[in-house]
Amino acid sequence: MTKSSTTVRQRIVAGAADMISRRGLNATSIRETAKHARAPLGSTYHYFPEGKQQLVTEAVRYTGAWTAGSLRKELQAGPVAGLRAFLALWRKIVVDSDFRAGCPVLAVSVEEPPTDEPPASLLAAADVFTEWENLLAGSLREHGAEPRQAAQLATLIVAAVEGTVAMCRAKRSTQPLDDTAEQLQALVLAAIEG
Amino acid sequence: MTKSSTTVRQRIVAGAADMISRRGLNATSIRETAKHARAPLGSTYHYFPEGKQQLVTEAVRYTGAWTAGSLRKELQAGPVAGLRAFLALWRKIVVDSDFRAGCPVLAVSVEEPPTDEPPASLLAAADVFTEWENLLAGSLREHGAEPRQAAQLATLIVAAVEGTVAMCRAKRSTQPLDDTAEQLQALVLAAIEG
DNA sequence: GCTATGCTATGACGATCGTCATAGCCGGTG
DNA sequence: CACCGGCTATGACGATCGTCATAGCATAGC
Repeated sequence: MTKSSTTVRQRIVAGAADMISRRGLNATSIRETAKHARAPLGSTYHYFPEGKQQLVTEAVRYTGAWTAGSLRKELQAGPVAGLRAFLALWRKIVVDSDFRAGCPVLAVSVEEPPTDEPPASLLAAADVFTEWENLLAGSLREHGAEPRQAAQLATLIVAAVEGTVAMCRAKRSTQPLDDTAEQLQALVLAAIEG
Repeated sequence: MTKSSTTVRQRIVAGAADMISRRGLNATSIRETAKHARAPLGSTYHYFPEGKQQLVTEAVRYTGAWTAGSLRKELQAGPVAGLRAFLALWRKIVVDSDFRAGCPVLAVSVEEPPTDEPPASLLAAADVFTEWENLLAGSLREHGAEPRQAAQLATLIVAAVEGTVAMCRAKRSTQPLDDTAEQLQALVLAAIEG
């Protein structure tokens, strides 16, 4: 495995995550992800032998890990700073894309395959959500929040942000994000002071 | 227009909303919506001459109106009762479908078409979200909440519920919904008492 | 220089998609 | 009874999908 091949692989994964965040899972084709990464179609099945399912799963995990890393770093300055960074991160994605992009993890979560068992990509999405919640809940506990309150508030934050990003896209406005930002910030402040 | 034809039309719209809430927008084909409603494929383009776009838009509005009607009724018993009914409504959909169904309005909001201008279905989704927010905000104001606080909290509620439903699907658990329910209920109580 | 290995290039397969055209049925009107 | 308009039935169209097979290239080790 040469160094450039690793780059091509990462470009495909990152591009797939971006395309899924814009058009959704089913409207993102293997052909277009390859074209977007300037890679031949055949290479896709060289790097991802298990096909689209594998690529989607890696795209979800890639987004999850990248966001978790940013969140972990910003949480070092406290829960409020972490929340603000988390909100700013998604706000930038929505604004920079002119309300065309959202969260690929959410997109994967709302499109179910016809199979009975949940696919690997959906399990990855659940793991990503849980990881984000755990980071937030841990920081809240470290700053004095009750464990139960910390866990519930962390879930509310992740859910609200995901939902708000989708609402911003539909409304073509950042107003929902600004509204929930203010509400969530007050909540976090109350939780770590009570 | 006979009476039975209206019923067929409504069956197609309601079925499309259900399928979109499960598989997403792009994985819901006109053929399968027709089959699901036991209607011939040709009839679909008789009832919806503008094609899939029209059917999807009507499915979004159908879900929005149905939910708004339920919400309006339950809000007569106050904001807390309305919130609980709103949460119970989505909880029932998630549980009854064995974590396979979610909100079709959210599904439409996260799948963008390749066109420049937002399609009618996305505008309908934005209207639905706004309608739900207005209902909640109005009830909050009537019970003593500050107008600004009422509007922000209403946005948070809608966004959190939409996000939480998606998280419940991914995690195959109602835990997120129960967590946010408790948090939101406390918030509403504080808003109408402060 | 030769060969093995990793990646590219190309094209095909069956399936399904949205859309549309056209012909037939069927009940109510005159 | 004839007729006509709403609805059904059927089949086709071009396009695109995921997937795969195979042949070509290029580079690194011997």
